[in-house]
Formats: sequence, C-alpha cells, structure tokens
Amino acid sequence: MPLKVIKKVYVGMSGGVDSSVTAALLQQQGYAVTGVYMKNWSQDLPGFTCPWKEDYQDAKRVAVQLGIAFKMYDFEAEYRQRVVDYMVAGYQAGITPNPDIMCNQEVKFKLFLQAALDDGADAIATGHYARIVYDGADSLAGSAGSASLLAGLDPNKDQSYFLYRVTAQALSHSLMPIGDLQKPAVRALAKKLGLATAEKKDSQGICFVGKVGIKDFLLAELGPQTPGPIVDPAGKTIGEHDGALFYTIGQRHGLDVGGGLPYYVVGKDMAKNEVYVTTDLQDGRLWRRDVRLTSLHWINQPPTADRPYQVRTRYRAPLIGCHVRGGAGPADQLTVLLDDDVRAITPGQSAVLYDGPRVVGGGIVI
RNA sequence: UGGGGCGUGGCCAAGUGGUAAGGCACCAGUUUUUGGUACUGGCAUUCGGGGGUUCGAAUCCCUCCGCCCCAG
Repeated sequence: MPLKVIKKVYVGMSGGVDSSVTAALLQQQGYAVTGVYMKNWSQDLPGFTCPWKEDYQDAKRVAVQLGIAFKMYDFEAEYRQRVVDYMVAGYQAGITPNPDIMCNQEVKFKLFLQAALDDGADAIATGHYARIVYDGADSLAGSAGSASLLAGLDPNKDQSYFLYRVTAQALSHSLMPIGDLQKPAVRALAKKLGLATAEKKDSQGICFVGKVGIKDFLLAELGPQTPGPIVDPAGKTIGEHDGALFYTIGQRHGLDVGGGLPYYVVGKDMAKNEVYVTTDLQDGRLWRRDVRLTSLHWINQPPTADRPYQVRTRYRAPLIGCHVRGGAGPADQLTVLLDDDVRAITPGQSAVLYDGPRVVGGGIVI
C-alpha cells in the first residue's frame, strides 16, 4: 500500500523502548496511532515469573504519555499453538527451531495484522530494526504487494533475519520506522521524550516468553527426559546427557564433561538418544560449505542461480557470499553453496538470503 | 605381594625445598528479540592418609592405602 494512503496505524507495543519510540515517531509524522499490546504468553514457569503484566503496563504508560489510543489483543491460544507447540515439536524431533521467526510469520504479521485491519487500521507498525521499501515508491501508484524488506541501518541491531518469512503483502501494510535509526539514537529519543520505557533494559530470550533458558522451558513443558550417552569421535562414551533433545549443534556448555579441551556437540541421534561431541574445532562435522533448505519463502522474487547473494545462517552472524544451486531438485528445497566454511549449521534454524541490503527470503536448514 | 610407575579441586594437568600455573567443567555476569557461539569474573589455606626432617615441603625420609604396567 502506498505510504500516502496510510492514515490509521496500529503499533505493536511490547512495553520496550523500541516499540515505544516507534509509536512516538509515527505520531510525530502525523499518523493516527493506536497502541496495541499483544498478550501472547502469561504463564509463570518454575523460578521465573512471566513479566507480561509489567510489560503491558509499560506499554500502556507510554500510550498515555503520548495520548494515543491503546488496546490489548489476546493471542495466547494461537501463540501457544503456532509458536510454542511448533517449537516444542521441533525439539522433540531433534532439530533446533527458531520460535521468533515463527512468531513474526504467524502472530505479528498475520494475526495482529488481520485483527488490526479488521479493526479499521490501514497498517500496523512494529519496533523492528528493519526497513520496508516500495519498488517504484516515487510513483505512489505502485501496485500492492510491491513492498520489499531491507536490513535495518544499524548493523548491530538489524533484525531482518527474523522477518524473512513475512509476506510482501503483509509488508505492504506495515511500517518499521526505527529501521532507519541506530539503537543509541532510539534510546536518546526515548529519553528526550521522557518515555517511561527510556531506560528499560532490552528484552531477551524467547519472544514474549521472556528470559527463560530453553532447557528449563522444555523441562517445564515435557518433563524430565531419558538420559543417554555422550559419545566422542572414537566412539567412546565420555559422559551422560539428560535428554538428547536439549542439545544443539555447536553447543559447548551444559555437557558436564571436562578434561583437556572443550567439547562441542557435532550431532545427535534421537532414535538412539545419543549425543556426539568433539574437541577438534576442525572436525569436519562442525563445518559446512553448503546448506540444504526446505520450507522456502521468498518475499518478492526467488533467487536465481546466475548471480551471487549473501546468506546469514544465524542471527547477527556475518553475511557470507553464496550462490544457489540451479537445476533439478524438489521444488520446495534449495541448496545454497557458500563461499566459506560455516560452523555449526543447525537443522531447524533458518538461512536467510540477502541481495545487498534486501532480504530475498530463505528457508529452514535440513 | 619380584621389578617399575603413579596418586595435585568434578576432569586433564604444571610444579622435585620457599610458601599451589594453566585448560576443561561448573557458577555468576556481559553480548544477543531463537537455540548456540563469544567475552569477563569466580572457583584447592591445600597437594591419597599418617608420621618425621627442615626456619620452611606438594616437592626429602618412613609408613599405610589405592591404582597402573611388566614379570608371574
């Protein structure tokens, strides 16, 4: 949707600085802004109190300060089903899913967007460090669905990695105003405006669930798991793990095996409930020069084999030059050939292709 | 029960008379809207037990215990 047509914007306010400043900026720019707190999770976990009430209050406090409308959408049931269940099922299957990517795809840019539009909004906005541009933005007659996603301008905070599964259609109804800013500038702005969340620490951990270790979370969800052997390259059992599903490729800590050099997880066999480790950082199983992807998603056009791209295999990882393999193969799969060896490519995680600053899309590592 | 070797924090391991390196693990913190990685800090009043020599020992002596190897 051409920018000029957007009047009413619903801003997803999490109770953090970024979304607070997002709301403030849009208001300054003349949009009719409504703040929305998405209640996606409220469950306390052993030793961890869910901060949703506090976050809700912070979001509301900022809305009141700005004098904008404020409401709450309750997506707990859907979040549970589409994000948490997806994540837990993935771990049980032995892969390492990325719940936040699913949260963006299913909740923020699908449920939230739809609910906002149904409520009369022209667009939603989020506090992501990413940019949305319109092909042919000069001629505002550009057709719907021509929106593209670009990396945020602050290289330290760029969150476009988490957004590669959002559709162009959804992007065309979305705004991410802080994508043009550096994080320090956002903080400074919040301070200058006296926003209640100006000094609030950035949130971490699973989006909405909070700063809970994944192991503790899975333990709470699934209960204790069956212990099994930790096996070294020689085939020798050097320790015992408390459930293979808790471990992920490249992981170093949590194995409780010491002596000499650190051990890194290089693989696991869910059927045998075995975890494989090595102390050799050169171990071939730890490095890959190609990645096979499935569940592909392209925002605009799929990549073509005749030209170079860059790929990111984990959040904040440096971009690696790459090409996609053309020719035969399942339509829903793609092989990406990397210019360099990449460590600990992990099934379940996402690889995101970039064409310069533009997010082409990506897929999930097999 | 002949010969040789060893026993230092959970693990690996320096240190052979001068008052316990280092690494791994673990714990805490930092970085980080997933997992993971990385970074910083903490972590043996004590060197298998007991005696002794010495101003002073994990380091020398005696003895006991426990392992390992070669012989049997």
